[in-house]
Amino acid sequence: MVYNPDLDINLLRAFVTVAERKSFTLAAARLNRTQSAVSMQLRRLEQNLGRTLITRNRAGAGLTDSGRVMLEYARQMLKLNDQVMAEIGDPRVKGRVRLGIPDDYAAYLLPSALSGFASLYPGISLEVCCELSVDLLRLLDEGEVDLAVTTRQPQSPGGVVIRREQMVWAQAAGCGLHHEDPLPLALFPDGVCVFRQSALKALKSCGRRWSLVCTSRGLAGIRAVVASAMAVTVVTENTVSASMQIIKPDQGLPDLPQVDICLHVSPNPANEAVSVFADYISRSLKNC
Amino acid sequence: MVYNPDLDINLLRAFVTVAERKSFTLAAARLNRTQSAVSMQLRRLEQNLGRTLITRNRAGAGLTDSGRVMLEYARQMLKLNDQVMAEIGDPRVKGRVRLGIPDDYAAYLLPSALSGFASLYPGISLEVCCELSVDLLRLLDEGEVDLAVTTRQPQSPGGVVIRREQMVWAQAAGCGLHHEDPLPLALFPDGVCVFRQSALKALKSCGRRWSLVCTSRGLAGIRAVVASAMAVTVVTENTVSASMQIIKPDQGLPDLPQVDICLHVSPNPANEAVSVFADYISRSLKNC
DNA sequence: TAAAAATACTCCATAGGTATTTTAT
DNA sequence: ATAAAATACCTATGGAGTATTTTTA
Repeated sequence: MVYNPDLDINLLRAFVTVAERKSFTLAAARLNRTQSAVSMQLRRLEQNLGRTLITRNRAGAGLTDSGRVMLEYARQMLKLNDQVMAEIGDPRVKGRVRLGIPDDYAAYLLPSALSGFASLYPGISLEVCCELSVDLLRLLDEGEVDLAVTTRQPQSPGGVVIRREQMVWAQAAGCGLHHEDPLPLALFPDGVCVFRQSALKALKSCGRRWSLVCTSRGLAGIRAVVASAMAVTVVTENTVSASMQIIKPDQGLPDLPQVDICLHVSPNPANEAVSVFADYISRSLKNC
Repeated sequence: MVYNPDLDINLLRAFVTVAERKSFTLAAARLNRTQSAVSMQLRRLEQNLGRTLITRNRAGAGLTDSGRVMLEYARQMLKLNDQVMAEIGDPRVKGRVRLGIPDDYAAYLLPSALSGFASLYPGISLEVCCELSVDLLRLLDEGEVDLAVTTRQPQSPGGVVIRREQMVWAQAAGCGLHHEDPLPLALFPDGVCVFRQSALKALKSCGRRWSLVCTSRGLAGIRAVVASAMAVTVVTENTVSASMQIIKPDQGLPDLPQVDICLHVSPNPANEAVSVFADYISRSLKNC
């Protein structure tokens, strides 16, 4: 590698992120890169400096003496970079993006998926619309949203799978509702909801009786009822909140399938921002 | 081009250099790049920002409003970059380079050729040894210097031509020595000096008589004698100093050939620094 | 042994050089 | 007309992703 007296701001950003998160893998998620790419970026930075900056060990990535010095400088340089970009940089991509996403996904996917997006694309304003998957597809059709994140709907095969998750049974921590008969359920309302469908199908296949204690169009309602130890529900692993716990497969409830999470993009996007966002979120959701 | 929120320090350096020199071509020489490369670098920077930074017109490169803002930030960022590289950057290439070069070339070539070299390669220390070309080749042979910049010596065909210059007659400003007969000359000493050889050969071919007023192994001696209006001399165009002026071809003196300036590199270089320097100086001398 | 980082390998984007054209005075 | 900057074209470098291996608590 040829010696280069000029640091690469992009590598400095990777370095700072790794230093802050103390992990290459977490940094990669934040940077919307693969772990491999971040590993190579740090190697490039270190090789060009001729110094090790990061100590690698299982406990987490730490800083060497040179690393601590570099961290200070890197932060200053990034600050200047970001200031001047904000001051005179013309956001190349401008526009509004209306994202439709079920509120259960929104709750756990959006924070990490969108971290960094706003500063990367200051010219894009984002509007989020939370509805059930089946309604979102209609809204997309009607041009009310530009993109929709949905569960795979058997009757609407469009979209690309950007993530696959395991459905699980869950209830309030420390209660034994899964033994009750009929099984008390809190589910999303009737219609085409894969969680509801999968849950009822699984119970039927093993002859288990059930009763619907609560239906809610929003996750908050379900959570409230589950937290009150009134019912069991079906969600993805990641939707399980602190007030719930997963009912393990060996506890007598039938196995549940995986659920495909799809991204649907409007066939006639309003502007470039839509495709930029689509690209960003699909990479982002693949990682974490 | 994909929008990139991270500036490129290398492009900022090009921008600052262009802004300071008010010329792409001069900046290119300073940066050891071609004019074309600098032009493209500035375009990349501007395209990524979405703003014009430099106003192009014949009078020179000026700054736009955005350019003035950017110049401030860029200087700060370069300063941080260079500070941290000096503080923790390990100079990849280390060592001593002994350069042999005739003192007339040293006087006008080294300042521009080496500007920027020291900061680019802080680990390389440079020693300059000024001798006549013919002696330098001997020193190179004996391992006393690592590189030699020489005029092409007919009997020593080694080295690569890195520059070709026109020899000219010169005398003190405002005097008419070129009409004198015999022509009074100040030249480098006898032996294998292409200036001396070329001058005498040219005079012989047109039957012009001459007398040797001064010989000096150093340019300073020649200059002193020429400045005193005692003699005419033969140098390259660029060696003509303020106290001298070129005697134009139409003023009766015979035409002189061009002179090839060669770079000889030791066949067994002491370290990597030698080849790095060789590469640097040959690019550098090609431009200006 | 399991999670994290490094590596092998491939593909594609792009930066720089040479040669040429365009532009502005 | 001329000097400077921009452009066309080509090549080589190298960065990112995927898949795999190595490392180390």
